[in-house]
Amino acid sequence: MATMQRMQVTGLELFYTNGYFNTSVDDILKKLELSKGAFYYHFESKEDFFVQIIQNLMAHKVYGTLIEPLEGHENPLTLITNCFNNAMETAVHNEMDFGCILSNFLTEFNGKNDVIMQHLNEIVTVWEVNLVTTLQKGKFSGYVDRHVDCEAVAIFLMSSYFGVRTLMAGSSPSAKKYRFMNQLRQYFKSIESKPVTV
Amino acid sequence: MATMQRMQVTGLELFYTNGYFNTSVDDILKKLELSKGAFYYHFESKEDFFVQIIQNLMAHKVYGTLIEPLEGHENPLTLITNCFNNAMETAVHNEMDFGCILSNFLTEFNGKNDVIMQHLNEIVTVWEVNLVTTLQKGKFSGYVDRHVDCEAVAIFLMSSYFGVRTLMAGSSPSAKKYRFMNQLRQYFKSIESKPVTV
DNA sequence: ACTTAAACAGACCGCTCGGTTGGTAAGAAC
DNA sequence: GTTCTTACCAACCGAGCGGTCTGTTTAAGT
Repeated sequence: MATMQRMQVTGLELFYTNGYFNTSVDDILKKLELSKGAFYYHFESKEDFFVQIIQNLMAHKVYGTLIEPLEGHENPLTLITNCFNNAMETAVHNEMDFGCILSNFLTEFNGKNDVIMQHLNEIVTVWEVNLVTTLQKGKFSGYVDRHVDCEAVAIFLMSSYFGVRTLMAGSSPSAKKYRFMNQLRQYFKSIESKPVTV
Repeated sequence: MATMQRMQVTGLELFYTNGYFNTSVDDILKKLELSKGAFYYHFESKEDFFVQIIQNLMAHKVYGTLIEPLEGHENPLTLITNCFNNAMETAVHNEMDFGCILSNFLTEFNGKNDVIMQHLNEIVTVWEVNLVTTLQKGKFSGYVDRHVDCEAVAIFLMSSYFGVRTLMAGSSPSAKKYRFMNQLRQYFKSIESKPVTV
């Protein structure tokens, strides 16, 4: 039980930093000081191993970082702003950050492994649905303009977040974070509820 | 000469669809019906091969798709809108599209190969500089609001484009393109030059 | 006619990969 | 006390990897 957990945590760590195809099962086992036998006792294959990592670790991580912070009755645009800000702040301070886990693996597996892609896309969909719901609540409570296309906003938000995490992995992440957040606020101003009269 | 070119074209094609680490030199040679001897006659190593692909093919592709369309004296926000629209339209119609070439490889090589990352980042920088310049010209010609931070807008645009290309590689790309473009226009409305008086 | 070098072909090498197999120490079941 | 299961070890396998090396063909130079 504890061994299985350790394998998954270390596995995600190495897959994330080195890539799935560039990380061998032996690499993971070497770091854990375990043998091949231990690995194939707990998991059917490398692919099965990764699918379980997606379901157990990645899903929780995405939920805790990007979905759960959206709960609450405040202005959803504020919630999303704070959520993105926090998510990016941990990325800035983390030396070993190579972009967004989800978007990295989406890129790596696209067109290469349909099974894994399906599991990854499931997480994306959950995020999308929660964003849309949050934005629609914002319409009812009068924070978001009624004419706004919530699904379009969600796509735009997910896109920009995925993209900035890719860019931030390069040089001067904190500067990029700062500029990105400013423009995000600018964008939000354009979709927030307008005063009734001018 | 012709062989070198063919190798690079086919190489980029396979690297793009299968990933660099997941594509062997033999895979490329098999498709071209060439031998190992031919490859290592023209290139020093697999890495050298890819660096040349970046400089010869990818740089041109990015330039033609994302930079050259920005030239002209029209409204830069219109130019960028059309540029993104065209770039994404070819992606929609291309069955074999797996996101933005540049952002895919940025993700794949991040933290894994500094030499290649440097060459990729060079292209990103060129794009960024051209976006900033275009936006600043827009300020002078009165299309873009004077208070806008052009570098921040450039980061935001690059982020959102990279991200949406990642998302589009998943399901229903044309729907996502449509929604993204609408929100991009919405965002542009918020940074365009405001009328002098209300 | 002879030399030279460009442009390949293809066998080969050391290494690593995902995965398999046979074995074993420790504890629970009966 | 023996039997069975759990949780693991370590040797091993065939395939594939990047890269090397030794030809062989062909066309141009002299």
